[in-house]
Amino acid sequence: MNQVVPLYHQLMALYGPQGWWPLLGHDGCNPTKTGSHTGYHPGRYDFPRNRHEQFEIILGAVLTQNTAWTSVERALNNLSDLHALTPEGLAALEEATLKAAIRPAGYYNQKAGYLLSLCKFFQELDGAVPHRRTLLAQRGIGPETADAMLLYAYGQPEFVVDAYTRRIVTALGWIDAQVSYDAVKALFEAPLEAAFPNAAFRVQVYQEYHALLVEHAKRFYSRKPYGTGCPLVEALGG
DNA sequence: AACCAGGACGTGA
DNA sequence: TCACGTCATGGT
Repeated sequence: MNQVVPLYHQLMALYGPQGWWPLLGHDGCNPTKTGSHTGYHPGRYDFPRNRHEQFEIILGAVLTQNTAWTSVERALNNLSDLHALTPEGLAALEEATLKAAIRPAGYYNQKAGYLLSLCKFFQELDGAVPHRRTLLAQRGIGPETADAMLLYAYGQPEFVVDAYTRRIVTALGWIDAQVSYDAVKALFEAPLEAAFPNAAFRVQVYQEYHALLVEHAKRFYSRKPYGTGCPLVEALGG
């Protein structure tokens, strides 16, 4: 038994519920969350509430790859102005228009192609929950993006591992830096499955846990040397 | 002026 | 399998 569950409770005590995945401003969200943007909905787990919000999460998951969320919000707002937050609307855009809209999110040549192919993919799903392997077969969807889509757009119990997660557990001495994505994921999922056998509740825990790790990492793991001032290294470090 | 941001992909060994 | 270069804008 490792310290995965205690770390979750520590982070929750520090920061409280985060309310991921953020969506563009709409009723029911809380734009007042400290240090973040609009579209958070802390303490609520009924998102996405429709296919439109589901697709917005899928778009954001690709746009945020190695990109700050502030930049992603600009891109999403541009797409919203173009009525392109639906598969039909996005696919109808001229290529140059699409690239210009998502340009603030970086890698716009690559991501434009990814988003267009995702429109067709999402339409063919027709509301079905995709398998993880199916997502991984799509261009532009790697392990983290697949898990983010499954966890936040489809409510599936898939733990999301990102660069922040790696930095934190590395600083805590739980792994060394070269451990594979799937191994880090399993490190979290094994104890969480045991502690939270109810899958629906575990989804909420996974959603909060990843968001809490990001919130914590933004404070203590964004600049080298990573972990400077982190209160958890003393408390939980190996 | 570097470094970082809620990574993924193509390549070569 | 895996380390490495590439993709790109925007903030610190």
